[in-house]
Amino acid sequence: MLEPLKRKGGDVTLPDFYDEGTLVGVLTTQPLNRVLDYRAPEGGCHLGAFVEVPLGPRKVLGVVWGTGKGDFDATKIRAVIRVLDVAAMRDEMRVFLQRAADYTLTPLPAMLRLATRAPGLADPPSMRRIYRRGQGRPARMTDARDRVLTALEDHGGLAFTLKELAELAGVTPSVVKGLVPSGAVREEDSPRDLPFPHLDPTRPGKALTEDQAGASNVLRDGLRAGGYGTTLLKGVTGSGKTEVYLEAVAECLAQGRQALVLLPEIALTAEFLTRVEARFGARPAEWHSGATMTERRRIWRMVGQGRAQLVVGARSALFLPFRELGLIIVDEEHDNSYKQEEGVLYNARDMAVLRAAICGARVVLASATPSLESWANVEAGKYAKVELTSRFGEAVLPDMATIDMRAEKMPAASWISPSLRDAVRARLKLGEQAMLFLNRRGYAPVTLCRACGQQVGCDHCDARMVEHRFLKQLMCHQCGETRPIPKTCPSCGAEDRLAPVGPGVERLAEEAAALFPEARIATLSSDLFGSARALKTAIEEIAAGAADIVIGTQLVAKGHNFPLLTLVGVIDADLGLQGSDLRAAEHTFQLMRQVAGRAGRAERPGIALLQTFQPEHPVIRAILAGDEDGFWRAEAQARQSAGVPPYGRMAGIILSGTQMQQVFDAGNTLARNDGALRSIGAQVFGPAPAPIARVRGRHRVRLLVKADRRAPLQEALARWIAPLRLRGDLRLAVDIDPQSFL
DNA sequence: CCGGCCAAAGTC
DNA sequence: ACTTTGGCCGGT
Repeated sequence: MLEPLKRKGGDVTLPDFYDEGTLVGVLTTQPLNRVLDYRAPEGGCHLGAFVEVPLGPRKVLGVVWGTGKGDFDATKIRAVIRVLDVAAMRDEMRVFLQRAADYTLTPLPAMLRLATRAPGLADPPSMRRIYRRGQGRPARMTDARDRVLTALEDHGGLAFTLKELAELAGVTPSVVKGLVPSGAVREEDSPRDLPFPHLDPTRPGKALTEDQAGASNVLRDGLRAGGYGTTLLKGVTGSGKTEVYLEAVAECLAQGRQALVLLPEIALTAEFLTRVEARFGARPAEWHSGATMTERRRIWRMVGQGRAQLVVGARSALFLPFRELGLIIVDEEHDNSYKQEEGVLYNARDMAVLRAAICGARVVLASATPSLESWANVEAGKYAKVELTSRFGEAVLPDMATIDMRAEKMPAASWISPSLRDAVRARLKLGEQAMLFLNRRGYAPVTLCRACGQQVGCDHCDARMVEHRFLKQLMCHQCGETRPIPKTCPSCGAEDRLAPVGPGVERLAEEAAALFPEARIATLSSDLFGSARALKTAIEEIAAGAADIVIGTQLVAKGHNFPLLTLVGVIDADLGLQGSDLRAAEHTFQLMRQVAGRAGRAERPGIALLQTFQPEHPVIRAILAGDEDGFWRAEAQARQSAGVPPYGRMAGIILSGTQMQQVFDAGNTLARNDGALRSIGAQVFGPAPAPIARVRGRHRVRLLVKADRRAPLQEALARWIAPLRLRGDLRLAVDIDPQSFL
């Protein structure tokens, strides 16, 4: 356990300092689950300093975590090698990592690794050579030399690297170098990691509607009041949530504090960044998996120095070393991708609230379709709520209707019903766009052998291979394994008897092309685009009218604005309704509402048509009726009586290994020795094959633990799993608040 | 009785 | 994580 914070609020006092030779405790990123004692280096070190320490024969990265315990053989204690030239970790970050580790039952070093995910932290801040226009002219002028000087003058005063400038002027680097002796071009050294351009919160924002202004004032008041607080910002698609929370960002920046906007998908940042630039006059720091190593290091360092005011990023941006974090926005807070499902298992939405509570920041959870957890927290009075009701401008929510598939005459291997077909035709005639939504990538989800009836499965996972005709291969959506589409059945060897079964977006596109030969069809699926940039370009072209029919998977459901779109056809509204997953109904509800929200965002009204075999299903009815509170209340009651999240707590234990028997044996051992769990009144279910029973050749078994909301679950879990000896390649992962609990 | 290989232990 | 140590098998 960590000592309570000694320094709260804004008073700037120097952190604790350790003189040379005194004992310090250092937490390394190595998986040793404890803090090791070292002697402070020459010149001493501060609490929280990033250091390099010797560990066995190696040098490793660590953080000065506190005073040394002194319980280790004094003769074996070694000295810190050096203090790294980066801002020391703040108290609140240490507390955050510790609390997050305790909550998720993750070893602290793994948590520290999340917080140091930038390359070259140990390197000194490096310099690079840059070139700018100097005084004078070279004695001998050539055409190439002239191009260099012209390029520099055209970009008035700006400096470039050698490569940039050579490319800009269309010359070889030696031409640039040749201009240096005469002084016509100046050669300088400048720090490689440049601060981010200043964002100006005083620039006027977009004109807000009365509704938006009211909501943004509530958020601004919260920031002015200071201290921690979480607000759910709820607003239907198109109601202008982004404009509203950007006002909160403006208030935060005006206070001289930093802000973080978390987004679920990379694809979203592109459009979003343009809006930020319009509001604040410059682009924010952009943290995502596609960022280059250089960019990551720059962001990490600049955030730590307070020279990046705003970071827009994916969930891992939560672990950046902010100096003065005042606001965290979690956009589309209900989104599943906030849950990290590999390595350290955490939910970025929940961790955002934790981090904010520790450093006294505000949180805004934005969504058109909040998660049941957030809804319940509002009901319980833990979160405030601001609601945007009217949609921006003239647009209205789309009409929604079901197409009862039991009454439709469907030709074999087709998925667009006659009713939907006619609706699409009517839109095409008016020159408007239609979207067909199907949450399945690839061509066909199942490849079946007509001779033996076997489905083609993945060799390493318990999953089916999905045909991707565009890529000309079969792909496992679990492990990413691909193989060419076989001619003969892998099970019985029959030739040319393999048949695709069921639709994916690619097959849907094929059907649409046959039904609407005159229409321009665009398919938006993540695997058809090489990069987020290519996808963004495609989305922009479509929004400008480059396609008549848009076919897409779930990524089109997120945040993009298509002004010409007036019809959304949901091919299979039942996907996600079946199964016993308690969250399926919630997910379906959120997804359908989001997709429906695509239609009619501009001045034209839209309609959403849901193809379903069960139009009486409560979820489908709630979507149609727009009776959201009714849906939530019914769902909340069902969960309350079942004692499941958010009214009870759950944890998953996932055991994995190459030997199935060994994995099950370990699971059974755990299940049998459940004294620690029973002592807090928790129950254990399983072991059972995990939802994904085999991944990358490893068998996975899951146990589920259900406990009362107030029970000390983590502490009991820790006591429960501690005696288990993991032999061989057996692994154990604890998943607190699992996303699915089938 | 020694080397090879895998599992276990230690890293301050 | 990664490296060193230790135990147990086989051939010598």
